[in-house]
Amino acid sequence: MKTSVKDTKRKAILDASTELLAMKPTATLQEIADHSGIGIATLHRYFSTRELLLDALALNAIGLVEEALGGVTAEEHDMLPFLTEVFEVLIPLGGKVSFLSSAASVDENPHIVAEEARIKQPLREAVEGWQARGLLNTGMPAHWIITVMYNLLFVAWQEIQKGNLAKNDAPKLLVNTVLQGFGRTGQGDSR
Amino acid sequence: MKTSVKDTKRKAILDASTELLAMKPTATLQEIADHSGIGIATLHRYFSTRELLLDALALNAIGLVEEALGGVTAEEHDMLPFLTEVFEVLIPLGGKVSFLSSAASVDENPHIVAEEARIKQPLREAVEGWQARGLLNTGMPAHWIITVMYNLLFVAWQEIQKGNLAKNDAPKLLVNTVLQGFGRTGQGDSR
DNA sequence: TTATAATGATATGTTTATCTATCATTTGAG
DNA sequence: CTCAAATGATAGATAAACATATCATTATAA
Repeated sequence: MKTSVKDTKRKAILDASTELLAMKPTATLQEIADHSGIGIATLHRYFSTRELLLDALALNAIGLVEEALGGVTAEEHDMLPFLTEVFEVLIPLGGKVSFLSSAASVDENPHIVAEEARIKQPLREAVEGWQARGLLNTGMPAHWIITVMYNLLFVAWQEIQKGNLAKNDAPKLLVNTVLQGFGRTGQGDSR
Repeated sequence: MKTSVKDTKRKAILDASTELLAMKPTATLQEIADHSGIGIATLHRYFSTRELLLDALALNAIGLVEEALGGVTAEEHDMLPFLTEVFEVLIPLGGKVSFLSSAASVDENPHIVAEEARIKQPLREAVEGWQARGLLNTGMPAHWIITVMYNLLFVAWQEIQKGNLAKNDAPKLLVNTVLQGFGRTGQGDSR
């Protein structure tokens, strides 16, 4: 395996960069180096290009999500507890992943796009299964359901960041929003 | 009033710029000028700075939304038809407004932020009224409800742009998503 | 301790976009 | 038609960020 020392430092740079970019997506390499407590020369030695840094950042974030999802213990056939636990493990990652939504480079790197699709796959299959069993509305495309869930995660992270939402309230709020919407008595028209 | 001739041209530049920036948020002034069919010198004569152009763009978009909302005929007390009509009039504006979500300058200009809040106000009051009458879930903050509705509009616009969603299906899909969520039988936990 | 590798400060080069300035050409009002 | 205003092409100035290179200093392993 690689030199553990360098890997550790590399990871430290990634973490610090992520933290800064979450607040300021346009941060300069100089600012990133400062915030990471290293010289800009060293930053270049670890990531020769801004693009490479951002790619590494994205892959790191995807790895964190994958790891978190791997720790979900609820069984997939129990929709409510499963979904709840998914949101519970993902919400704490907010600050380390949310910058992905504003990183344009992400959409341009096929590898990252593929990885993003790959870690979404389990949730996609789960949603389709729940639809097949009548637990979820079958009148809506699974793709729409996944997309909305994904985006609401980002919205929740933003609101937590802005101080409008308590981190501990977020998972339940998301589950309720996703499963019931805002209506009280089923006024919706699902034709 | 101002010279109508110049105003017309100004508006034409704004429309063309919006169209381009919707697809490529990082477009250069040169690219914007080309796409608008004018020289870059003339572009500078109308908008001396990129920032001023983006601000004018944002205000123009906000104006379009306000105008569209002003044309809503359904009464506010009829939630379902009102909400449906709101989405119906806003969805066609997608391409002219969606770039707002990726324009960082928007969040930094107090005037624009204020205008954005102002045109949201009617919807905010409507939501609070529906909550008070038990038509909407009172267990969720009105701010969350508004924020989610707003973001789902952007999501819908993106999906239409990507070709994953038919423009004509969007309003109904949004209403259903917002009012019922994805659940079929009220599995949600609203404690 | 010594030698090698890593680091940080700094200088320099390169690119890219914004902005300003100029001038010949075109347009449009009177 | 005539003339003033508007336009477009172009050149150059400025600025900001990225990237490379150098070198003295520090840290680390042998």
